[in-house]
Amino acid sequence: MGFQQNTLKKLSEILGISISTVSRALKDHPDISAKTKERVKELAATLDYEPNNFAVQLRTQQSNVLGILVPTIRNYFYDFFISAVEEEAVKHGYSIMIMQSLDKLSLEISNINVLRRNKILGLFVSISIETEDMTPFRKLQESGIPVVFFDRVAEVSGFRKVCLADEKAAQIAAKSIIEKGKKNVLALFGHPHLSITKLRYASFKNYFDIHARDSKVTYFFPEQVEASREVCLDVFKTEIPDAVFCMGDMILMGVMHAVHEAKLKVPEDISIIGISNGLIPTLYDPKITYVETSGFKLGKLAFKQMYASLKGFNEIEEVILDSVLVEGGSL
Amino acid sequence: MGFQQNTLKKLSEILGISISTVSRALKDHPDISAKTKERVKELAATLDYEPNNFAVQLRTQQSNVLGILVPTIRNYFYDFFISAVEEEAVKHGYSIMIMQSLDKLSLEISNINVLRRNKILGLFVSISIETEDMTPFRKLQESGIPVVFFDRVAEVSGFRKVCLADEKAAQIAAKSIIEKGKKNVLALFGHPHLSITKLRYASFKNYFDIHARDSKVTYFFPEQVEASREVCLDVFKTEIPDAVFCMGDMILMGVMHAVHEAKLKVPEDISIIGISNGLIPTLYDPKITYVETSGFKLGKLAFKQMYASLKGFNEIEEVILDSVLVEGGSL
DNA sequence: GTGAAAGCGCTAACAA
DNA sequence: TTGTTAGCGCTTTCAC
Repeated sequence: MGFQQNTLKKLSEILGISISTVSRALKDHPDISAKTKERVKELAATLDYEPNNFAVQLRTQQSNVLGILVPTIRNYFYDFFISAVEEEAVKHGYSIMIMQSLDKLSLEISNINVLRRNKILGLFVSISIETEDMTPFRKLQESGIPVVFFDRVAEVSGFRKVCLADEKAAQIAAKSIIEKGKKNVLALFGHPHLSITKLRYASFKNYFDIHARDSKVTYFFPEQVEASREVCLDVFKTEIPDAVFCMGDMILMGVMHAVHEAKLKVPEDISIIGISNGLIPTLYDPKITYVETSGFKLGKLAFKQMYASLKGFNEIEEVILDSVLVEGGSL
Repeated sequence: MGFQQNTLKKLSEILGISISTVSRALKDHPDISAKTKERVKELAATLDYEPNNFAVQLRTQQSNVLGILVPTIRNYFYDFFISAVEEEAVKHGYSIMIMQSLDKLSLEISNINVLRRNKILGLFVSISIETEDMTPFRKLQESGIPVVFFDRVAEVSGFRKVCLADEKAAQIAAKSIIEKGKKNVLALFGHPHLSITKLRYASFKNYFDIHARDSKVTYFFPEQVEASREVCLDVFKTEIPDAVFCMGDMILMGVMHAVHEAKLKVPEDISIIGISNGLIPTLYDPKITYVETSGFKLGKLAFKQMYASLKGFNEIEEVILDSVLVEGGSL
């Protein structure tokens, strides 16, 4: 509407001093006298003066925006991650711009361009399922925009990464299953293309190969809730495994549907263990035992990395966040 | 790093033509000859030219960013809302900036300022629990930034709103309970300060008052999971109600914990019905019957409102989205 | 301690 | 069809 933004020029005219003096006064420049500063600040306050960010940014060639690029925000893990980053960002005076790739490469790339055009200071990214070429990210880095990968990280070196201890998480699960004496295990993982799946699968399998050669472990890679349910029901037709390992929440949900449909009691008839951010496992009764992978903690860690990079004192390439077993009653 | 942004000036120097010609060619201005356009575009492509948004924005005095301000993004309802808005926004060439108030008034206000400083084109907002004064939003509107309220909306007029049919949702739930012949009902609502609670409570109560005077309905207002669980367990000590109504997912989760702890079978011993966005109710067995309130659909609707406002042809103040009963097996 | 002036990269009115 | 020019609002160097 008729609303007009106040500018330095306007203030300077009212006060009868120059624009540059006003600018300096507002920034507490040492050259400016206390009296002038006071006058300027008072007027600025009463007029609700707000600097025009575009002009500042054009002049200084940098924004205060950090980008986050995730497959989807409809996911507790990313939610928590984003929350954590945002919390820290606000503390340090940065803003956050969030974009979703929806696991599509084309969207990921166009989002990167949007972020670049918005002159983000730095980028947090968890790559899409389809991503293989790291060139766009390398380009960002080369143009001075630090990139911090998290969760689903680039498999090549030369990038900063914060990861969950994925091998460790899967190992902890494997160890727990073995310790409980479960010999016949159904292990369900996610999309086999993702490095997170590869890591978890490899270390889970490896742990069993070394510590429980006599166990029977069956592996499947269903991607979502429905696929997991179907895999389970299919397996149950032949035999009921002692324990089911679920790599993620979606898989767990599918498994639990199957377990109920097959009228199996947990943990009497069948044991369940998962890897999760924490909400879903607590919804069941008994609560599901799971290895915790905290998006929140990861977010805090990622921000630390980013901040260090922005300030130019980051030497560390990869940080790994440990996992913990949270006992429910399902194992 | 040494990376330098290409500018119109650079392109113009290389091509030996003026800056404005380059600018116009890139925008397919009708004045420019096809041949020049081609030359310019080709060079722009090979040099990876990207317009400097700050300059564009400073010049045009507007960004292409839409703001979203929600209490928290750690919530399926808002998640879906944001996803929907983002989907539409990307289609129309807008970006999204998301901020959380964490239900604190102070944060809400400082976020509004951040958004304003970033010259957002428009704002979607679901207000915090503490918000009572609508002045900041009114100011935004007055400075030409359309505000679309959703979910938790301003109770005063003069603002655009998209709401769920909250009365309707609660009515549908009440009706279903009555039709199933449940006479002893425990009804749990959220924070009594919120308009969404008030609406749902009033219409639920009203429906019972009119259509089932002989029913006994007990009301409580627990805010989160744990409080709901405790309220339930407390009630169960005295008597087991025929049915429990849960205004939201958090409440439902608490109730289900209590139900399990009390070893009650659903729906034989006790019926459950909720209002939900859809994920949580499907996790239980049997699935919980719920009245669906879709954040996704609401987001689409909100964007439509925003788009109309931006284009200057929005006459409608309030839009209400209908609710549907999704039958599980819990009632 | 303060002011004048240049210029960040872009758009658009006006000139040619 | 293309070029010239004047700014958008700010920061900062240099001059006084």
